[in-house]
Amino acid sequence: MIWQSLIQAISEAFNELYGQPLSPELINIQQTNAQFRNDADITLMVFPLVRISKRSPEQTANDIGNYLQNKLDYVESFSVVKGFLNLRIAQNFWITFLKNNYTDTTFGIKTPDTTQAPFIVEYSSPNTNKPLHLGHIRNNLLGDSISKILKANGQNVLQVNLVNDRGIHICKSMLAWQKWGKDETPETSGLKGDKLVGKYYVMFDKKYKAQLSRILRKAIKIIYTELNTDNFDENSILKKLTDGFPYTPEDILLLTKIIKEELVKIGKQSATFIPSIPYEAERDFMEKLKDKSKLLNEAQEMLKKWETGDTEVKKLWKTMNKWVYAGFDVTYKSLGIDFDKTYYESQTYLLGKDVVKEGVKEGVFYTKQDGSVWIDLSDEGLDEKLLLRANGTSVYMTQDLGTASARFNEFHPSKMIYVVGNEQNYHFDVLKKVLSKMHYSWADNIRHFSYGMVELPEGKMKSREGTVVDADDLIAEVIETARQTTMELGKLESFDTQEAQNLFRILGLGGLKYFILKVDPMKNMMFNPKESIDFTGNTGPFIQYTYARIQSLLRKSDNDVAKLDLSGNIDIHHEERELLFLCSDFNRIVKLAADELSPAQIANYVYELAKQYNQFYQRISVLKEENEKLRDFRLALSYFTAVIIRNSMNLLGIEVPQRM
RNA sequence: GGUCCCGUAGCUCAGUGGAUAGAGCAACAGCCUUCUAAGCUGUGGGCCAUUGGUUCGAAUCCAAUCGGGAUCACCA
Repeated sequence: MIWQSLIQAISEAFNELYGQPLSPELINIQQTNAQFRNDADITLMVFPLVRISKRSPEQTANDIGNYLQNKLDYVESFSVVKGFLNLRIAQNFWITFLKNNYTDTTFGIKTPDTTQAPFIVEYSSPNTNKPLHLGHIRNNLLGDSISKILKANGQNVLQVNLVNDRGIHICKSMLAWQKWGKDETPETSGLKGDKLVGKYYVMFDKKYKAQLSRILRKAIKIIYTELNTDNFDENSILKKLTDGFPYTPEDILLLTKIIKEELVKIGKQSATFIPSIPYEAERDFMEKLKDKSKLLNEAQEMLKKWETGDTEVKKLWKTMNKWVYAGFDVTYKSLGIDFDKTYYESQTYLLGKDVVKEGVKEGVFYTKQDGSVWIDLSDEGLDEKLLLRANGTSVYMTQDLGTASARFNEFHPSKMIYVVGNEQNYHFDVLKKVLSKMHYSWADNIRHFSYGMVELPEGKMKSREGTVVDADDLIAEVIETARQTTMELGKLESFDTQEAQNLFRILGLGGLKYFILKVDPMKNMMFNPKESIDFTGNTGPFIQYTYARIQSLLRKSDNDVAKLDLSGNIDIHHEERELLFLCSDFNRIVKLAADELSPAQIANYVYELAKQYNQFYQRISVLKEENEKLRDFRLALSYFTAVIIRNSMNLLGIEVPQRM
C-alpha cells in the first residue's frame, strides 16, 4: 500500500519539478539495503530517471527527496548516496499501520469471488496400478498450495483430479492377480488397497521380464554353441534361429557380433557357459520380443475385453480400482489434500474423438491411408503428432483434447491450470497448438504448470530399481522423526496422548511440506529422506515454533488483544520497524505468489518473517516492559506477526500448533 | 541431432537489471536463576560454469561454449 502511494507521489513530483510525465514502469523502488537500513526504509533508483530530468543523479535525487519530504507526511527524511535516494518512513506511519490492521485475522487473504469464471486447477492425476510416491507428493502439495494462493487473491478456484483408471497398466495388475493372487484382498492380506494392486503390477513386470529373458538367453545359447563349433558360419546360426524365434536376420547377426565382442573380453569359457551381453543391448533385444510375450498378449486381450464391456473383466476392474481408491483416500487424507471434483479416464477417454472428427472436417487434421489421424505442427517447430490410432482408439492426446473441451463447456473457466511434471512439456505444447489451430478461443487459457523432478541422492527414482520413496512410508517417517525430536527436547509434560500425537503430525507434515514447497517449483530438487526433515534453521518446524512461542506469550499476558492501546507517541526499535516492514509486505507477496504460481515465494517470505520475529523476541522484552504503551504495542505486533505466519503457512497447506 | 529447463559457499537452496551476492545445514566460538535455547549472536567459507556482447550499472538480459537433466512413441 505504501508502494503505490509512493509511486504516485514520485510521478507527480516529476511532473511538477521537470514538467515531464513519468511512466510508472521507470519508477524502481525497493527496500533499502541492509547496510543503510538504520537510516532509511525505502530506496528509489534515480539512474533511470536522469534521462528525463536532464539533471545529475545527485541533483535529481535531492529534488525528488525534498518534494516527497514536504508533500508526504510519512516521509520523515531522506539521504542521497550516489544515485540512490533513501527515504526514511516516519515511525508513526508504522504504528498507525499496525493499529489499523492487527486485529484483521484474514489480513492478506481475500475471499474467493464465486460469481466469476473459475480457474480449474488439475493436479495429482494418479494411475491406479501403483501407490503414490514422492513425485506425487510434490505434485499434490504444489497443486493444493497454488489453489489456496489463487483463492487468497480472490479467485474462484475449482480443484480437480483426473484419475487414470484404465489402460494396459491396470490390466497388468488384474491379470497377475487373477493368475497368482489366490483371491487375496486388502482384508485378508492386511495390505492397503493401492499397495496390494501395486504388488501385482510389480509381479506382472517381473514375470514378464523373466519370460523375455528366457527367450533371449536361449537364443544367446544357440549362437554361443555355434560359435564354439570348429567350422562355424553365420548361415548355420541363421538357420537354427529362424524357426520359433522372433528375430530378423539383421538382429541375429547383430546379436552374434555382440556376443563375439563379449567373448573377446572375457576369454574362452567352458561349454555349458552362457555369456551375458551389455545391459543396453539386453534391453533392446528384449524389447524386440515384446510381441512374443504370452503375458503381455493376455493383458492386451484383457484390455480389449474391457473396452468391449466384458462383464467379468469389468467386475474385477471395479473391485481392484475400489481397493486402490480406498488406499489413495488414506494418503490424500493424511496429506490434507482434497478435490472439488474427480474425473475418471474411463468416463472421459472417448470424449476426444468428436474433437478429432471436427478437426478432420475442418481440414486442420489429416487422415493417413491406414486410417490414423495426424496433425502437422512442423511450421510451429514441432513434429507431426498422432491424434487417433489406425484402429480408431484414443491416445493420451485425444483424451486431453476431449477433457479440456468438456471442462470448458461445463465450467467456462477463465483458466485451466495443469499441474504436471516438466517431462510433459512437449505434450502440453502440442495440446495448446492443436487447440489454437482449431481456433478454440480458450486455447490461450490453458496453462501447463510445469514443475521439476524430485531426485534422490542415488539419482532418479526408478520403480524398476526399487528406489521409489513411497508416500505413506515417507509421511509415517516424518511424523516419527517429529516424535523422536520432541521427546528428546522433553517438551511434552502438559500434553495428553492425543494432543501429542496431533502435534507430531503437524510438525512432521509441516517439515515435509515446507521442505518441498520452499524450492522454486520449476527447478529439480534434491530430496534426501534421511537428512531432509530438519527441525532447525530454514524449516517448517522453526516457523511453527515461532508461532507457538507467540501464542505462549499471548496466553501469559492478561490483555485482551482487541483492546490494546496503540495511541500516543512511542519510540520503536530497529527490530520492530523491520518486522513491521515485513508485515506490510505480505499483501504484495501473496499477489506475487499468485502471479508466478510459486508457493516458494510464500515459504521464503514467512521464513524471513519468523526469523525477524525471533530477533525481536530475543532482544526486546514484551511482558516485562513497564511502560504500558510499549507493552501494548509489542503485544499487538506479536499478535499480528502470528496472524501473518498462520495465514502464510495455511497457504502452504501447513498447520501451526498452539504449543510445542 | 532438434527443442526446452538447470548450473550461485563443502551440501541444500534464496536472490533474475541496482549499492560490499544472501540464508540454512555442516565446522568453530559465545548466550538459558530472565516472556518456549526447535531460539539468538559471532567467525571462517564465493573468478555467481566459461568466454564475448548490451548497459551509467550484469549472478540477473543476449550469443556462443562446456557440464547436468527432460523430451522428441499408434505409452500415459
